[in-house]
Amino acid sequence: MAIKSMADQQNDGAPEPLKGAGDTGEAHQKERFTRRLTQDAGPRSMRPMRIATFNINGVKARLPRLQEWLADDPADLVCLQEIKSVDDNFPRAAFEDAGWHVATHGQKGFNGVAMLSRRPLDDVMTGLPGDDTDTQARYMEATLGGVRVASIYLPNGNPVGTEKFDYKLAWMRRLTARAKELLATERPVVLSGDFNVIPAPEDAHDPAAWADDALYQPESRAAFRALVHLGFTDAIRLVQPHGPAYTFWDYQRGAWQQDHGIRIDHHLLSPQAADRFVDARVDRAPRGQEKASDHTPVIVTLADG
DNA sequence: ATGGTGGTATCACCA
Repeated sequence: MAIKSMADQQNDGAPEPLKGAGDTGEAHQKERFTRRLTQDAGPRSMRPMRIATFNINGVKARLPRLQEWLADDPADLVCLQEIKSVDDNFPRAAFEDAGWHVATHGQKGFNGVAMLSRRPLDDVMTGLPGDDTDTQARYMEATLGGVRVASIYLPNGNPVGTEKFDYKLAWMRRLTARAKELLATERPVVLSGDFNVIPAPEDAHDPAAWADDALYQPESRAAFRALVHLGFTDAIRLVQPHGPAYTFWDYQRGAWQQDHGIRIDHHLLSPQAADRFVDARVDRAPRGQEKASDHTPVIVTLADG
């Protein structure tokens, strides 16, 4: 299917029934989606699939806000990063009681990824292949409705010039190798997560302020481009080709209040996933709440296969 | 010039 027709792009607002991703107004998006859900009374597998990525910066600290957000039915699959919990301490029951299937890949204290799904997850794989000595919990994959999805917490890499930056770049090479394998399946693949990379100057309020940061190093950005150029599509840029679409605001210096953000949380779509693209958006609401994570969710919607 | 986590300080580490 076409990603976005010219007619949609030139449509100045009048909502048409069951249109694609043309109108970007929030009210129109909600109305359109509600219409799809209520009128498309087919089996669940025939409905659009919404995938969210959300670095929650500690699942226990964020639990009440996360539960409220989930209660609004924001997505069918939620990829979490920085759960900062071992698997046994993950508040699994809090989600399962609300109807979510839970898969986790945690470690003590730091890092950790998880997936919450409305439907059972198939073929869960934990850990990024390519280095058996790497014990950091930053990667998992699962299949949902024929789509292979990864929840990614790419290393931060600061400070530059240390083994931490070397680890980041080596991890990105391993991710790229895994991504090649996934592309070779020629199935829909979505790489979702906190990539800890600011892809371009327009992805930071003040790029100069990030000049010495691992998230904005030429090597980091080049490695991200090399990954994307394997054949992936940066989902949010299908809806908004240019300009700020921040997903992270530092806790310090009133960054949120002044919208001094960066865009580091991404959904990368394989060609087969991009063919199903319907919509992508940043949900800024969670970042404005009390006890918020420093990240906010990004949600991509794919049509049924 | 903030916040989460963990271990057990007058804090270290990660982001």
